[in-house]
Amino acid sequence: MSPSPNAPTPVAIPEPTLKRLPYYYKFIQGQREARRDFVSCTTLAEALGLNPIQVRKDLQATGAVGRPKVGYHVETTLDAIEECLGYHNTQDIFLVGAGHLGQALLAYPGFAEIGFNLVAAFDADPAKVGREVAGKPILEASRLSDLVRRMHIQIAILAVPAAAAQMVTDTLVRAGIRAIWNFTPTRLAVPREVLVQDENLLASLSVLSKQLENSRVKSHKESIHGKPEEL
Amino acid sequence: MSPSPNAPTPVAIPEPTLKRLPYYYKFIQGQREARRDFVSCTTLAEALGLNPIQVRKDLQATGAVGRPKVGYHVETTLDAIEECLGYHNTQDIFLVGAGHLGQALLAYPGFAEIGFNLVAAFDADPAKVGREVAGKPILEASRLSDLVRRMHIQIAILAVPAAAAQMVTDTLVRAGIRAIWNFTPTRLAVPREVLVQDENLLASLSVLSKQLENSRVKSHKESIHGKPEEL
DNA sequence: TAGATTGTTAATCGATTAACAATC
DNA sequence: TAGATTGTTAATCGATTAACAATC
Repeated sequence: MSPSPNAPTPVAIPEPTLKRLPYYYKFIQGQREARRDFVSCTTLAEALGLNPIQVRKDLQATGAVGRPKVGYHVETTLDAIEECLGYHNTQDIFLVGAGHLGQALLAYPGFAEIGFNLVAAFDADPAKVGREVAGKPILEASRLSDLVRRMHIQIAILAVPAAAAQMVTDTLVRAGIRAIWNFTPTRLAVPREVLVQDENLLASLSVLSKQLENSRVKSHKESIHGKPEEL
Repeated sequence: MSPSPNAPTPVAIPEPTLKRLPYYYKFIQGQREARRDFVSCTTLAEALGLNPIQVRKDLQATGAVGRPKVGYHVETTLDAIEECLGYHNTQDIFLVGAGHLGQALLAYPGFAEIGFNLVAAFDADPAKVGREVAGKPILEASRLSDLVRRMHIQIAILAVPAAAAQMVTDTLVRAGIRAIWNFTPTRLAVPREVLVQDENLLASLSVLSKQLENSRVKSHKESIHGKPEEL
């Protein structure tokens, strides 16, 4: 499954697909526990509220191959998704900022399941430094740069106050970080080769609230004009 | 700005645009503090690492109008975004599940700034019930349904263990909830009229890690073939 | 064999980007 | 006036959906 040195560069999997794969994975795991050997894309689609064709395309992107009339083999498909999402290759990551959210992330047991080892947190607040959360130490912020370098940390979680976001980012970048999972509402300035994944919680909530408002207007209009509900 | 009863239904604003608006808002606020009266889409685009044309389109969607050669008026543009994202109309919301993540959300002061009033949390754990986090009470889960109904709560944050996600969702739906901000890794089954915004943290981290892997392969290939870096 | 299900190729849809006219 | 900047219309791009052939 992993490409040989001379294999053509695998086509990058679209982000929407990547975001759906964990749902397939979870559902197919359930099928395994239920001792089922095969699962069809129709079953998956129905359970997850998706289009069966989309499920097929998504699974195809992982390299999973189905058998007509039978469906996808549970074991090999789980393997394909694991391989695709890198659940196998364990990777050490750092957390910067041990506030409420940071500590919640520190305590979160889910990372290990998908191949991440959250090693330590860093914070500038002396009251927090030296404490542990879920067995993970909170270290002095000044040690961040050196440890990123020495431990070849590639991914950092950024959960500091907005005001400190860019400064901490600059430190991380100078220390050689490759990717930042950004929980601050700041758009970070980084060199091209550094990846940033924004997790702007307030923005997501705003989206939801706006969509709610839209649906209110729409259903109001529909109740006036008697427009039938579509699928 | 808000549509009159007979106005045509405003075109729904695309989700990608909605997610970018908070960044514009924050930056333009900064301009206001710097006593600037106008801001151009070029300035915005540069500061946020976006395409100027995209910024223009996004602002247009909020109803903001710019002046050629001058740019967008800071005050009225901020108003337009506030109006568009509903920062004005305050809304009560509930949190279900007061674990680490839930408590972090309870303590988060940002919701109020964008018009949300996180009133209370609910949890099934008697050890948590009765406590307060940041002045917000944690209430007995059995009271959830009744209070959603009585207080006409429209939006709930779901931060319960995955195993309880669907059950709690069913309760919320029966109580008349209109939208769920879902922090569990479960795809919730809900009636058509109920909105769900998924916040699947593990999925996001997987995406980041996968993109990192891709970029490694790519930059390796480039270093072999000497492909010049593009903008 | 017949029918269910996958895989592939084409059509659609929506968001982004480009080109250019309008205007302060 | 000239030039910078917006607004609009068209082109591109990528993801989703549809149609249909292949196959167990």
